[in-house]
Amino acid sequence: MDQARTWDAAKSGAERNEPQRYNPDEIEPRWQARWDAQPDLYAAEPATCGKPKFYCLEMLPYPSGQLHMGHVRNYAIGDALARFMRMRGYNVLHPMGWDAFGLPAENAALKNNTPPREWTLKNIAQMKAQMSRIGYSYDWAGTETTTCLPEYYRWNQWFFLKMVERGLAYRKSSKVNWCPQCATVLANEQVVAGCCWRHEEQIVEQRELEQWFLRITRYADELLDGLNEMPGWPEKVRTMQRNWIGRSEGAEVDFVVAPALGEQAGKVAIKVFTTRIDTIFGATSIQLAPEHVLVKEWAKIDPALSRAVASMIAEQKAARETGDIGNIEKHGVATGRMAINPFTGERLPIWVANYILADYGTGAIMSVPAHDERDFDFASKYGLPEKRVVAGAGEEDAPLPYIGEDAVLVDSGEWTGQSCAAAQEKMALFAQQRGFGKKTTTYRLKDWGVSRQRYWGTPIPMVYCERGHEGVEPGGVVPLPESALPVLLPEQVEITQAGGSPLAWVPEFLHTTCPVCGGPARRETDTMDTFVDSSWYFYRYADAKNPFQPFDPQTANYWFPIDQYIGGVEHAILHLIYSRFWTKVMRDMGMIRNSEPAERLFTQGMVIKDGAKMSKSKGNVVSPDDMIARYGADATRMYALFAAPPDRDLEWQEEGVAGISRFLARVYRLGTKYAETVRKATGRPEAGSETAQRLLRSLHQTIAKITEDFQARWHFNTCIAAIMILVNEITAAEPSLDRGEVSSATLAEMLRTLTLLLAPFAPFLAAELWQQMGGSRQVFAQAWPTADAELAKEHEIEIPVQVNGKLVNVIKLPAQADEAAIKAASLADERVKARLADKTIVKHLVIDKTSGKLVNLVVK
RNA sequence: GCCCGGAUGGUGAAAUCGGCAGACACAGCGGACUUAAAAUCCGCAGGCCCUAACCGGCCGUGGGGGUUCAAGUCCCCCUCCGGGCACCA
Repeated sequence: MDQARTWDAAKSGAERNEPQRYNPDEIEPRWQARWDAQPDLYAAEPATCGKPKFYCLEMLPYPSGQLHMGHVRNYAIGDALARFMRMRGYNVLHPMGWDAFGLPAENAALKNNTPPREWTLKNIAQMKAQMSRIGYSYDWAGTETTTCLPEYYRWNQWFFLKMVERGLAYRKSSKVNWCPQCATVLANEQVVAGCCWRHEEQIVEQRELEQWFLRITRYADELLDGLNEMPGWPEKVRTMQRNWIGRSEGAEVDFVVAPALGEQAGKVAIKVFTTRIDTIFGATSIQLAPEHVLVKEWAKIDPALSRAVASMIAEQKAARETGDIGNIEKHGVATGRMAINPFTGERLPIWVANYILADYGTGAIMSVPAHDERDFDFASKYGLPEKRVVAGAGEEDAPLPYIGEDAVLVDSGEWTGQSCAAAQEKMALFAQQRGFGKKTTTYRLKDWGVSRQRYWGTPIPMVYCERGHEGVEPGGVVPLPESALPVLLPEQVEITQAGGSPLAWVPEFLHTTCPVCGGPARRETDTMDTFVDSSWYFYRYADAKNPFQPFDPQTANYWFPIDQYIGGVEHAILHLIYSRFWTKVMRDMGMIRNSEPAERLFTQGMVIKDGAKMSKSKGNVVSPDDMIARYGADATRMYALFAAPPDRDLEWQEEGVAGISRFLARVYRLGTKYAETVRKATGRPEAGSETAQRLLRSLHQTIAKITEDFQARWHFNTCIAAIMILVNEITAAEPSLDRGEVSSATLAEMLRTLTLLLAPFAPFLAAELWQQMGGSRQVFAQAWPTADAELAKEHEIEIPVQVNGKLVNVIKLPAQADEAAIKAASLADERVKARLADKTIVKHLVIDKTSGKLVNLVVK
């Protein structure tokens, strides 16, 4: 405990008659108890309420058990917005829930022998208590959603069955990312620089496994094109998603392999993918990925090739695992086989090269050294020829490789003279007509692997029929009927770190009957990726208690799209791309009308300390509980909004929190000092005295400023600065107030409005002052104040006068002074005169903008 | 390599449409109150120069150029920092 607090407590006890000492430890829990007793306090109204709707959403937390400062900031932003919009007359939906499945619960189970469910629910209770202590205005009663409970995850299963029906969920064996520490598969999105997203030091291995996939690639084009029509999303996020989807348009062309002795002619063709079919006359070799099927075949009968290929595969694997795939030295080996260029009839040698990736495009390329840098490097190394087939105007002899596309074809048969762009179209079409190719598009985006070999997740509602039945082979996969849902996750399961799902060791779970033939069946023992849970939770919020369906479509259509989504940029790809995918699937199922989940997205900056992200290993973690204990929830959350604009990183400085706390104490002293006067005040505010006029003017300027900064700019830091300025002015006017120079009605207007302005940022203090000042109902249910432009108007304005663009003096004039008067006054100013001596005036500019006036004298 | 951000006092930042750079705070310094300290209140505070002090002058928003009566803000070039993608054919 710091000294200040100890002293404070002692003194406030000794001086019980001095009510103006700010003590958040007393005020905040008192209001918290009141609010907690009404779980529907912040409930949204029905669609029929007639107000415009506003869906304010913050990303749901993983229930680790402890809120961190990033949460506090994220939720302080959302809460200020929700409170503001409520006061502005909107019907606000402000929900909260728990992303409650996931690996940490299993790790905790291993460590302390606590069942994951118990551990998770305990953490939720803890974090909910923290949130309540901070005073966030969530509609707990109406929206709270916990993804690890069957009431929620049964709908994951339901969606999964719908996706199976629609061909959007399928099973295949594939090479997958495997994290040995998680002992499970990772989605591509969960691999960062070759390492696990949860274990930054752990290199991800590649394993071959049977997995469930969701066909997100079916929506690749829509996911990509939609980004162009999302002005409410940050450009950064849209760019990241564009890169991630990685669409590249080009063509596939078949190069027939020249038959070896004893082989039939024209039997085997190599499909290459190229974005530059216009350069095909310049192809001088074909390059295959080491894992290409043909390579495997040829390697069988060619031990030397086999060895070379094996070492390349090992090399690629190692490079991929360390994230160095882009830096490995290019090399390759000739197979001795030839392929025929369908455009020229030329025979090209077929090579295997370590820079060709099996999982992109077709795993085969045509190598055009003259017009591709990588091919050029490779060809130079092995003495393969370069053949120029493209040249820019006046650049016929430009050095190779020549990459430009604003050029025309040369030495390309009948295509010679065509522009690259035209040739790309026409040559692809030609290939298609002749049956040896077509236009095609490839994506970096892969289907979403959702199987996890873990216990603490949603069971996948599929079984394997052991005997088989009509249309299903023995061991074949059968979807469960909807009536079999939910497939409950068994409790009392022993968690092991070994590979494979722990569910496979639970006989009661594993063994079941086939829903079609009634014969014995085994359940799928993998569970779903937790990103499934978070892909649609915000729809459930709109109708969280619905026992019959994931949500009522009509209700969802009222609330969606989300008006404002707020969260960290670290979810720019994973969660935000899956959510968009899920929304489109639900739209196609006819459940909703919107194609995108959120109208606007805001990504707040990180909370840092000593210039680095807070982390246990760096020892720079600031605990929210600690801050609240020292300075109160109001000061803590207000500092999180004041110290930086919300999109920037925020450096946590405890002295700053103390500063906000001092400010709140000043407000409290001011409010309580005049509370009785305010309570008893009657009549209308009036600008009787000069002080009253000045105060009212400041008040209305402040209302205008805060309203504007809040809704148009999201600059909460300047909103709070404006409140501070107002408080400073009222404090400075205290002698006047005490002399009775301002009517009690005017004073009441000042202090009540100040309280309303403070309400979105410091809800506890605002509630307390509002009550002490005799306000009716709760402060957050009040209407947001409106600025009176007339009262806000300045009577006298200050006009800076510049000479040659340099400030010389500031003159004061009545607000209505016209241009002639301003010119005259500026020339009459002594300091200006001094500057003008022996000079000629070239121009005498009077600038008049809404932001203010300015004079500039241009002299020679 | 490509793409997206960012750089302003000792610190966090402000300047919304091209118009007084540094609002509002933090830290600091000086003063009042106090036996003392804390708290609170009042004041000072970008840098340099001139001055005993005032008065005053010059410079200043990562660097260089440009447009303009006027540039932190617009244009061109560059540096550094953060983030994303990357032998993606």
